[in-house]
Amino acid sequence: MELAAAKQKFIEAWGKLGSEWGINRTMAQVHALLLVSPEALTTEEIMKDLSISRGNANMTLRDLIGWGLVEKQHKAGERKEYFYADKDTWNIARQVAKERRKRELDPVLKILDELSNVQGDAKDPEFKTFNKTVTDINKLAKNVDKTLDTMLKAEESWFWGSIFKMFK
Amino acid sequence: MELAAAKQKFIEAWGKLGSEWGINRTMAQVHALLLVSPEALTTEEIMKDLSISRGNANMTLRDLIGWGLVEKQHKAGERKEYFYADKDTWNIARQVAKERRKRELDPVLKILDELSNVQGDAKDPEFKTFNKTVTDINKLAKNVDKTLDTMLKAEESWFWGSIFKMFK
DNA sequence: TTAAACTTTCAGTAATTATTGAAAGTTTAA
DNA sequence: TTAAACTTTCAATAATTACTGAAAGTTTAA
Repeated sequence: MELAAAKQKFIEAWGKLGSEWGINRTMAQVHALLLVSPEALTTEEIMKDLSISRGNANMTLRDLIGWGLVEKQHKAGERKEYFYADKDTWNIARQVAKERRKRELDPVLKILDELSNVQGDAKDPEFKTFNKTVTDINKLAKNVDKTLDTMLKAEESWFWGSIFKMFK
Repeated sequence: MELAAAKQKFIEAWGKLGSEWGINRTMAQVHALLLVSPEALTTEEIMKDLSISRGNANMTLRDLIGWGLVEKQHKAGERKEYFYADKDTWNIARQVAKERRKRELDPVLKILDELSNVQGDAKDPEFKTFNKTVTDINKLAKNVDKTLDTMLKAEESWFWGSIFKMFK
């Protein structure tokens, strides 16, 4: 397989994976394209490479910047903006975990806390099941939250430090 | 808040979370409904509670069974099928991890392996970046895969056993 | 057998989500 | 200032995904 075809395949695979995880396909593809580009690219180049419109490219790039996965660069003496993706896989994973935690896990935790405190008749099976399920899920979610927090902050901790080395 | 309203809220929250993770909203809601039901429910009851059609209910239930989250039950002397959800949060998490690994991670791993082996000019920055990115992602993905495998199989391992206790 | 009780399928439609492209907005340099 | 070079916005439209409901299929019991 030659490089161009391999790139193509990588972009497709990344796009598919993204869309299976609730990230829009184009966003994942733009990210993939930038990940395999040694140099920062312009909006024009991205539009051309992926055959997408200017509007789409612009919005997608802003989203990627919002996720902390891509940054704008400026070249001396040029008006154009260039876009560059961080290539450190561990940073990427961290950044995604961080954002999803903030955007999705935290709001759910708030609701679960509220629901864990609903009072009811301890004899009623309906109530007992509700209460147990919500409390259990809340507990699990809180632990995931705490763990993510530790992971995201404290690469210096001896414990997580050694876990990380296993993954890098 | 009273029980009925609390249930409603839980179903909504679970549905929203599901849809953010690429699981369809109705499927997550049916699951939520079953999670807070002490008894197994019939298709009729689910249709009524969530105001969905028979076709939708049927397909969704089959999907949930396919994910290993729900099981069919039969009551003596009755023709109707009843549906019951496993309420152990750890089992739920395990089951979801297991299925997503099989359905999404494994196919991507296969492609990444292939792409890691693409040969090229070691002097070409295009090739170097492609190769490094793909190799790094492949490494990370493989480690995630291995870790999941261990977690899923070996709750008996002293190491994961102790990690699990933190979460339960 | 037959028919009642139930489950499954799927073509058509509705709802949601993503994309385009052209117009409006902004910045820079002369 | 002006206008060229560039970025952003957003209403219209396309593409995708989910849902309905009625018809077809299946199982059971008499």
